[in-house]
Amino acid sequence: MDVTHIIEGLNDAQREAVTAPPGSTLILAGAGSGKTRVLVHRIAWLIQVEGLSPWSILAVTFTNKAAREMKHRIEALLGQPVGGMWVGTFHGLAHRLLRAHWQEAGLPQGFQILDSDDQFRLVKRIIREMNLDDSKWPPRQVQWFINQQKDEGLRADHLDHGGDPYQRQMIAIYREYEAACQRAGVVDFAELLLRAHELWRDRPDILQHYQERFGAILVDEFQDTNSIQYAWLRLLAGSRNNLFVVGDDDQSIYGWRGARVENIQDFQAHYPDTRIVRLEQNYRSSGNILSAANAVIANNPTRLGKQLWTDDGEGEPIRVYGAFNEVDEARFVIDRIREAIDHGMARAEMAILYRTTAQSRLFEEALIQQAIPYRVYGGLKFFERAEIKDALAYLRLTANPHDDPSFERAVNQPPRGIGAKTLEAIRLHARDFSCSLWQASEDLLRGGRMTARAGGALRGFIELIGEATAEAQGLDLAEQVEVALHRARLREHLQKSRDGKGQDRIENLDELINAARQFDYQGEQEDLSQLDAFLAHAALEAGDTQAEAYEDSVQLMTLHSAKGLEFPLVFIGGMEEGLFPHSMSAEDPQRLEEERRLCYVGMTRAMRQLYLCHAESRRLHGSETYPLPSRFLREIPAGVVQEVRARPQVSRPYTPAAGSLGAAREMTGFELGQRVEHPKFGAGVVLNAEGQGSGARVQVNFEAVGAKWLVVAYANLSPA
DNA sequence: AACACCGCGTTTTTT
DNA sequence: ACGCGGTGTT
Repeated sequence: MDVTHIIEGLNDAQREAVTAPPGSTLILAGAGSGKTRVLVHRIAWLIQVEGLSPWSILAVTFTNKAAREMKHRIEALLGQPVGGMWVGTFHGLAHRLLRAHWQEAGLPQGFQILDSDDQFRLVKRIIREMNLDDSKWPPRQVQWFINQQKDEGLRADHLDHGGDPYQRQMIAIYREYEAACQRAGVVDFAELLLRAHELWRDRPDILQHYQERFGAILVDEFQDTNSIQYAWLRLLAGSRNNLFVVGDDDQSIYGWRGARVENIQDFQAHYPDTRIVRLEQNYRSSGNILSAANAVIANNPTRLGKQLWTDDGEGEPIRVYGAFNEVDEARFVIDRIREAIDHGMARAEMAILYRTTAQSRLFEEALIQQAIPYRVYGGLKFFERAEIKDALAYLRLTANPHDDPSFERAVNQPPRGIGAKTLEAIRLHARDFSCSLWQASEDLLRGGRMTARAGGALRGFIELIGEATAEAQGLDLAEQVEVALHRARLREHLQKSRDGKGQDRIENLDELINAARQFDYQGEQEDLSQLDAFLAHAALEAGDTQAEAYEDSVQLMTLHSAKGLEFPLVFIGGMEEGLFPHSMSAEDPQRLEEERRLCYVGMTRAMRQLYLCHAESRRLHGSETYPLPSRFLREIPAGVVQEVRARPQVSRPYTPAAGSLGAAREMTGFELGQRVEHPKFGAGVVLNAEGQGSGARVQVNFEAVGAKWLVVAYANLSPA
């Protein structure tokens, strides 16, 4: 077999990774070092050289996008479909496993998946049903608690409150939540992973089957795995030492949602014979960008250690702009974008990155003003839209009427006169008899103790679902969706709404039918009905943020969303203390390290040109703030930076730009932007000046105590 | 069942 | 500041 196509064009490290002998392998893949390439070529190597069957390969990623890309590239390289290979997200693969073994996993055959929003609503309902004050037990926090426990592999029964009343209550809610999910036959995202893990843990026969089947296990973005995901992988690998994991500890930016960098840091301790390969040659960025990124990340003490390098030249210096305020920052960025467009650059080659979503607004306004097309990443996905979720709730009820979250959602949407009192009675009955809301409704109707009006309305709903279920028999998927929409009268309801969005929403419903029509039931899961497969798809792969037609547009996104992407021209806004690193992370060294990794991720997105911006003043939550430039700016070597100013002026890259009022010095003896020292308040930066002679005052932003106005004559300020 | 008002929080996001 | 969610009013 000619295998040159598998290894040709790879550098030494990449080739070492791709052709590594069987056994635990850890690939430390720096940003832009070709990690997906290595994964894809490794799979081809396993099949075409090691002789593994595609059927015995499992490759897991975090996002559907990454899974899709990997599949495509494997198919392109092999020249054949991936066939029996398991390529997917942790959740997707866990789901597949649970569908195949629903009985052994203790689930009903038609179990449904709760997305975060469904989960939130259910948690809220349970808190209320437990007669707890939801201001004292905020559903968000409870939801977070539950997911955190599940991510650690812990069920309510495993938890010990240790006498702490707060813990005790949290655990009690968790327990109720588990019971409610079980009754309704629904699982949340974390539950998919937890159940899949328990299935293997408790059923050695099933585990053994999969251990024998999967000769090779490949993991992408390993630094993002949480405890349960890693435990799941370890079970599957057993003693076969067949984990091939790829990751970058320097790009671990999801610790706040349970990811454990320790998994990659301790991998070698778990698998002592692990072969480690470092991919340090970067094919993306210019030398200056890499020098800057390397220097910043070097400030993190707990790293496995890596140093990116490139064959490429130094390229352009990194440009730092100190804006007067956030409006000036946006103006500056959009001016640069305009210039680049005028020089013939495509808009899609430019990205504006920021720490918090709220920052996008100013950039958007400036882009709109200049009539430059742009696209903001993130936000609601197609299957997360309210009208789509309403429609899906009806479909889910036809698949499984005991799905309580869907019952709650659909029962009065559109309004059909089932009031709060009726619902209260249903919930109470369901609680007393530990049954579903559907069952409770039937019981109450049969009991005949409801008022004619309430009973009629409720009966109407029950019959509606029953009829939709009956009518859908034997129809194809798109027709089933159409039936549900029609019976529920969702379109008519939206038609009546007069908030201007009714028409859009109706179009979305049409799009849903379209999605059902085009839904490609991959035949992977023979035992899954078309409808169940579609519903699972809707939950696990909620679709793109915007289904809009492709247009060459400037890309706006948070630093988090930017991971894995690259752009010739990158702007990072808001490089300020308090914002980036965010004040929420500043005190804790671990979280600060993660902020720094986020900075590293952001910088390494840039291929040719990187602009870093900070503002001397910024409106935040309604009031004016005077943030210091981010410490990350200070960590960049001066040699690769060029400061950009409105009016050229000599200054350190990281000092706030002077307001260009030479007058300040004459008035007060201090320059705007000058670093000063105060005997009591410590170090700070001059922001503003007014008055003259003995009345002269300066505003100084002190690192320790914030901005203060001081009378120069008394303040005893000295230049620092 | 639609609308007004009030109070609160306010980092990051995928599945 | 601003938006959202929750409560109370018509």
